[in-house]
Amino acid sequence: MRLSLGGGIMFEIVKNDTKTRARVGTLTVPHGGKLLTPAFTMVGTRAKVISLEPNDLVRTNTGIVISNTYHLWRGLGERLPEFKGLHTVMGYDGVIATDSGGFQVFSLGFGREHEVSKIGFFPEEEKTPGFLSDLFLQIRIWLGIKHSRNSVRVMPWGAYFKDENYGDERSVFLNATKSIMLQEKLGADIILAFDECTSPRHGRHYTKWAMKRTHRWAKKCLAVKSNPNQLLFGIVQGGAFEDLRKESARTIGSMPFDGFAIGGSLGNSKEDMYRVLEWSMPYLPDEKPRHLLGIGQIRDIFEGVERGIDTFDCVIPTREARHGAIWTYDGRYDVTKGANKNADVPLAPDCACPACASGITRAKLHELFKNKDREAGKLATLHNVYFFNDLMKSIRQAIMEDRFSEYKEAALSRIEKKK
RNA sequence: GCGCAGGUGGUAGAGCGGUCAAUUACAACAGACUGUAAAUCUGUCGCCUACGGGCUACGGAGGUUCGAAUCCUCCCCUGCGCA
Repeated sequence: MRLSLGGGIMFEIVKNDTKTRARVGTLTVPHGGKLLTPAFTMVGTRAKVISLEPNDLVRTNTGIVISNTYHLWRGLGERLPEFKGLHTVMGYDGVIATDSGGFQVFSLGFGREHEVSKIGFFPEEEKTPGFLSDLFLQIRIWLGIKHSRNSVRVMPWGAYFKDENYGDERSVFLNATKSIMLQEKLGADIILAFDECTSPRHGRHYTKWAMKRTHRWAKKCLAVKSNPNQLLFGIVQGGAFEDLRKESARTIGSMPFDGFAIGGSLGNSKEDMYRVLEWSMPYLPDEKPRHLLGIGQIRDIFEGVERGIDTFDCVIPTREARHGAIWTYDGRYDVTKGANKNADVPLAPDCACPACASGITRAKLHELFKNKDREAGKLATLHNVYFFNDLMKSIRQAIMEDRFSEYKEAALSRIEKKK
């Protein structure tokens, strides 16, 4: 199955797994980058994957990176008009995506204020907020009550950000039109619709209102988008509520987007998350690429692929690397722990990543972390990024050989095995 | 030998009569991290505990006091200065 999306962009499904919805595809973009999917997108929020240089992306087999419209826009400020485009600025020929800033509507607003993530895990006894609670929340936001130092006011027509991190006391405004204009200026291959992310702390009513906004904004994004060399992905919302998710997937899935992403609250557990995928995926056209936003952990990747997801993005490989967590096919370990002080062994057995290839040992990396040497974060990032890319490669290979389910079980039992 | 300054929990270093098992930092240990506000954050960190509390602790030994890491005496040790 081959789908031309215009402007030299093409998505082709090379192989469908016979037992699951997993598939291997290729995404071709004008820059000559050909991305094999399922793929993991490394997060390079400010046009840079933290700790890595452009060459490192190639060395770690990174095929796709996602930057962030909100942070680039705020960070560039007056310098935005001179911005040369992400491929030039990053010195990277792979596929580049930009998030719309929609996530920051949540992460810098409600998420920050309530210290919650898009995935829940709050105690069962804390009930899902009811109608009145949602209504008060919405009114509070609209009136700007508790609109303190860092906050976001989501209005029907867009969002006002007050963000002292950029040394600006004034509110700045971002909406669908502006996000698309910015993303066209930034010049990524894949751009995302402007949306509002919610969390498990939002009740069904607020989630529905946010979803409706997202749908209106999605339509606006499609109407405003003009660059044929960029793919525009629509984002499904609806939280972890079955009817809302289905409604959102149906609505967004029927719009003429080039691809789709699943965003927003994924519930209160992994089971919730996988259910959300099952509710959504049937409405998202098989012939188009499908992305799962902000996920994930190793198991989530397998479960996502199994349900037909083509691309993922997550900060786990890079952030956890900087925090000392090393990923391997035998699971994760913390290299800063004392147990690694004298471990003169590679970070992972038979690893071909640039860090391991340079001969770094656990003991040496441990020491670098203890000395707060910046090289530590870089080496760990090189390793983790390579590992995640390698894992995706293994997954693709398994699908090609029609043994995805077997591979999933074998790999997960090893990776999640308690040591 | 004389003079001065000191000896506090793994380390550094607060405290200078009660609210001190002792601020804080580092180390150690455990945990978290899911469209990056994050090379970050959280917890434990004398011993025992039925988590109410109990016990032993601020160089050593005495003493003053209702009460001492905090005041006094002697001893031991360290650093600096003078011999």
